[in-house]
Amino acid sequence: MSHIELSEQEILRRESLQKLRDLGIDPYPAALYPVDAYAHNLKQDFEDGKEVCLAGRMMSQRIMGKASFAELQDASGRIQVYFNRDEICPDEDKTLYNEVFKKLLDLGDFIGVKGRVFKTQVGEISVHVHSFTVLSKSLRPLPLPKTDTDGNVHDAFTDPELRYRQRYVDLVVNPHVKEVFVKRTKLFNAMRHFFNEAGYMEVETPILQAIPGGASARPFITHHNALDIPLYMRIANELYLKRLIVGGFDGVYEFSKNFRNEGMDRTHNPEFTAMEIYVSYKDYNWMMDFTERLLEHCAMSVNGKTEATFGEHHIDFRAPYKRVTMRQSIIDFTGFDIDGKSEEELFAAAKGMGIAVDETMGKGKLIDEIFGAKCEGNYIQPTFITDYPKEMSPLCKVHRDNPELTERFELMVCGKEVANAYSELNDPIDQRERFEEQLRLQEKGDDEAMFIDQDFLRALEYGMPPTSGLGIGMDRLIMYLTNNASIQEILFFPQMRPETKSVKIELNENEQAIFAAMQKQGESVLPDLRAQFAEMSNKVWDNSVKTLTKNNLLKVSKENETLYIRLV
RNA sequence: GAUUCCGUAGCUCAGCUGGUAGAGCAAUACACUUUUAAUGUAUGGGCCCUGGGUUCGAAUCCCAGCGGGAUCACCA
Repeated sequence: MSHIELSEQEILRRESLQKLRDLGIDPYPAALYPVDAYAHNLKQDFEDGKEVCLAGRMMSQRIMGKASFAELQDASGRIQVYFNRDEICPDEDKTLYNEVFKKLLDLGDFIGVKGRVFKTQVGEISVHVHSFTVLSKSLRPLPLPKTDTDGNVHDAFTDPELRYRQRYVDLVVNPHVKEVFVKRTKLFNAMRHFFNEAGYMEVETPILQAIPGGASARPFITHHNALDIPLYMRIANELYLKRLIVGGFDGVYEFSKNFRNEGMDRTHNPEFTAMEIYVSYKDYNWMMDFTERLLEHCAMSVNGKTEATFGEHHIDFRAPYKRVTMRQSIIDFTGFDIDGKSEEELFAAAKGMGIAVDETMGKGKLIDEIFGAKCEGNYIQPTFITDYPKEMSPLCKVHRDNPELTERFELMVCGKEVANAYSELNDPIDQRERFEEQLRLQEKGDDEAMFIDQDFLRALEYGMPPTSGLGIGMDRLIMYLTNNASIQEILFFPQMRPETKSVKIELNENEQAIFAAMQKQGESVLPDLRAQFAEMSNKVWDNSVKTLTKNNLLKVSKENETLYIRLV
């Protein structure tokens, strides 16, 4: 089972590993290697004759007898290194060059080199190697895309399944993949910087929650043994951040890994990252100003410009963004005015627009459906949609001018929501009623309605200052900023079905029993093993053992007239 | 969940209306002291995703399963 059949190339690499050891070379040395240079910098600032020490993976080898070129890839990029036999081996013994460098090193091995920077006749900046050190042997061949002189990539490592399952290989071999993740980190840093400059505090709140609040979604459930209670992986951190505002912090934010037990597709992963920030004494109008300045700043930090390309769309994150009320948006795209309409009227209108509706939908849900179907997709440039129906926003303050609406906005980019913000509801009595309304919706059949968090209500009863909160879908934002249509491209390790690599062999009861016994013993004399299964007939025994040996699980061998059986 | 496409060497891919598996790169061996998709010559490498079926014969046709992609639905 643990035995994996090795390919020819893997066997050869293991042999090279042993030969290195036989030559007294440790293929996995412990000592630090005194790197003082990086490929990118050496090429950027060429200094002829400079002595350098660098390390990385050997990604190509061009051997020409007594001289060779190789390419070294470190974290910053690639640089060519030049090996000369008589310089690597000044004495009679040419083993280090002829054997170690030419034969025992494979592509993908980590080596360190010390040498002098120079330019070849063809003008390639290279390092003339005086000495090299094996730093780590690679036992599996990497896929090796090659770029020709015209910049065309050949044999690119493109299979999405392999790329996501073995992201480490993807990163080694596809430099553009690395760039995406560098940008992702730049985005996080830019946001942190922006918030910290504004004087707000980064905090951490529970990921394991007794009540999964703050959003409507199906949670992952787990169990705490010592307390013997169910716990949920958080679907949002909103209610905890508000508790901190109650506690007297002025502004708090958190990059929150959230978990939702729902479908996966091009834009949804079961775990994803949201950023939430809450600032006291502000309202959603202030938050719109803050958000557009924030995103302009982030786009600049990530891409060096406010414009971004996403598929066929060209978007510009330069502030300010257009602001449209939801009512106006629906008028714009359908001609229908939702203002003052009854549930029946909205139902009929939605149905008339060809939207699938059912009786469980309340007013708010109907409006949301209309907006989702007819309006949302039209907002390519960043646009604030404001003033959502009350029913859809149970944590949001009622609109100061209209009791049917809330002070909420969503930021739409490329027809999708990127951010969501409120003037936060801080009236504890209203909040309790909203939660109870959610319960009624749940009973009516809306499986998205929220749980009631009594402790959160208690906190509000102590008093929360007027506060505005903002949530940003970080994954979606980075997709826009790096022009990736798939969330799997911007997560290091997107969720995949587990690999079921081991070939499943159906064993019957007897075969399983014998195999289990062998797994414990590892090796046995055949008659001894037979004796342990005395209840089996000879025929059953014989068939079982043959099945196991045929499937390469066990092996029988004869040594000095004794039959041994062992695990393969 | 539905539809659809795909699964062949380490990687990228050919393989026709069924007849015992092919290329390039990578690997191995030899040659080669400034090359760069290095070059030249030679060689090795395959559970053709898994399991069933049809057939004298299946990588190829049929069915089922597993894994992945795309689109749609659901879902923030």
